[in-house]
Amino acid sequence: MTLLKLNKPTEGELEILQVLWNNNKASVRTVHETLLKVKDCGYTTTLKLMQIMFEKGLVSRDDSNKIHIYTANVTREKTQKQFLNKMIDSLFAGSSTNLVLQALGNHTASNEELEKIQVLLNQLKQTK
Amino acid sequence: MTLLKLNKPTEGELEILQVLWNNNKASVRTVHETLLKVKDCGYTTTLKLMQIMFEKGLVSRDDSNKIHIYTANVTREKTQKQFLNKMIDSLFAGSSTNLVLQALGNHTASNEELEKIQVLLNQLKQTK
DNA sequence: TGGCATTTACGAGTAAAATCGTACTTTAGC
DNA sequence: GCTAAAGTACGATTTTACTCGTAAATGCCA
Repeated sequence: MTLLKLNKPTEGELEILQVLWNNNKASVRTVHETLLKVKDCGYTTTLKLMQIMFEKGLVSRDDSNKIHIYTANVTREKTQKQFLNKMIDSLFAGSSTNLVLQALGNHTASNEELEKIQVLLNQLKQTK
Repeated sequence: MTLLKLNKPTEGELEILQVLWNNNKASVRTVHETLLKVKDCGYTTTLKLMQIMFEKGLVSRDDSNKIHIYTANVTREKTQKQFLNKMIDSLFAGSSTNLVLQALGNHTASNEELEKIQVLLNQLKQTK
């Protein structure tokens, strides 16, 4: 029986994870420069956050060189799932369909994207 | 030119908003009793939180009687939208389709629900 | 009208997240 | 090997969310 520690990343940690996911791995410098395009904070702030994430086990790092290289310990998909579940629960009365309808309704998707959704929808119908 | 203050409700505020949305309006007592089924905290905690929400403008209240009656100042739909946008932005690389696919894939929906989604999907295809 | 239940007001404490300053460490280039 | 530039470590502070205790206000009803 494994005790599952559900370490939901914070807002700030999510921003860092994004950079790591996109780049596969990255130094603090890289992460910081990337974040600067979006938000405004000092280098040591980013560093500290990443160190905390390391302590939490959210990321790993190779510290065999002067410049430590970080990688995410959680996948984007798993994190998406985690946040989706939370959101469905707390805002959509537990109904994923509600969320899908709302998301579909509010954002315009291209024909190509709509087709992707159609394909998945067909699959789901099949398995019923 | 209106300055739009984007007051994203916190976790705790969301729980309270849910009760207000479901009941249309409610006293602190009602909200608190309802929350007790889910979480455990003192009455004055709920009260304080609702007072803070009032200061933020998240809720209105009728204080003409001893028992103040609160109502939400934001709609469930608008709040859903707000959180969806945030999430799409920070976790789904800006693609609502990604979110829809992930949400569809992870949660089983009934035939009836799938049909609702199909109907909306057809509408969206039409308007292309 | 006086007492008591319930409610509101408010200050203060706690915990977590985020920020930053400063000191120490490493390494590349001279 | 020295030094400067760039990196890491770490403590301290600020901010935000949440929590609660206590006091003041309200209104019911005996």
